[in-house]
Amino acid sequence: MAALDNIDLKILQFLQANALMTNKEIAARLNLTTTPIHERIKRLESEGVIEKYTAILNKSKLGKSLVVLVDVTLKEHAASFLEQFEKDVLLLPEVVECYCISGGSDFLLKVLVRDMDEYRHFILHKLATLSNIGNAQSRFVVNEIKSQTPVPIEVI
Amino acid sequence: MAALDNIDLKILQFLQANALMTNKEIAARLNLTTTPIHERIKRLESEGVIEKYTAILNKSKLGKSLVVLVDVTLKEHAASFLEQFEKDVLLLPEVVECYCISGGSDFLLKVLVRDMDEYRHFILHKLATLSNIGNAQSRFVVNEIKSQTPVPIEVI
DNA sequence: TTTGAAACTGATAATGT
DNA sequence: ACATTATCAGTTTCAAA
Repeated sequence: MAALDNIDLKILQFLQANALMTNKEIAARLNLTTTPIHERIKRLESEGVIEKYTAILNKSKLGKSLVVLVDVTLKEHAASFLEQFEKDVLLLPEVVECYCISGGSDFLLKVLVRDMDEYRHFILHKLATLSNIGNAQSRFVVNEIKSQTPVPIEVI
Repeated sequence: MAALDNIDLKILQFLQANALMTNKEIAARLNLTTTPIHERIKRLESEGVIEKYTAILNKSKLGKSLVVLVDVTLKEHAASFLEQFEKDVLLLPEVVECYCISGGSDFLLKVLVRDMDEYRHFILHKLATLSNIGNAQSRFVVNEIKSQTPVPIEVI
């Protein structure tokens, strides 16, 4: 992969701030024409620097107002158990982020739900039913100072 | 704000999966013409359901391979101290997510840096220099199972 | 690698059902 | 609230510097 120069980095900044910014406007801001912008963006896409373009949605306007961080500890730690948990958790739409971490617990989950009722249902009927769950400690998000994560959408 | 119907929700799903999907393709998938798609998207934007469109970038290809979750406890908890910390942390580009939480600590930070050297510098010369920091406990991300967060880009 | 221009495609607005 | 049509703006491609 070719190293990224400053023009690439600025293009990435612009597209991260607004994925719909036109090649024309990017070109104008960088004192170039649209062709090099277009070619660089295509290159950044094909090299995987740009993974995708997404719409950032408002959680609460989609009825998902409760964010909970869950520290999960497994009972068994053999590789196969870790992998099974990772597979299982990927299938839960409420889990919008999941990290395998060092330290006290094994995983940190970011869970997005409508309200406390839905969270109770998630814990009792979804998370706790996974095999190999040892301990799950919930911490509720009081205020989101910085964050931009996808929102799960269930079409009825 | 008008309630969202299933067509709205599907449009949101499509745009979350790919912000560059054309009105034409969305229309085809929903058996409609481009006009209602266009009008609905404009409405969703103006109502703030769609907050922005962004490019998802590959962290490691941008030289940010180390993700650390930091539990921060403050010394003083009066409202003014909390607000000051929130203001301060917004100015740190390494902090890509920040939550005020219930439970053991006061804040959880997601920090994105190049490597351990850069992390040491962040802790010693940036986080620890903020006033009112009581305790900061780091947990390193071993594996990211799910996540899509913006990457800070510094143009040289 | 970039420019400039030409061909193509999608976004947008007006009109009608 | 949606379909059709017409116009406009952006993307995309290519010859040439």
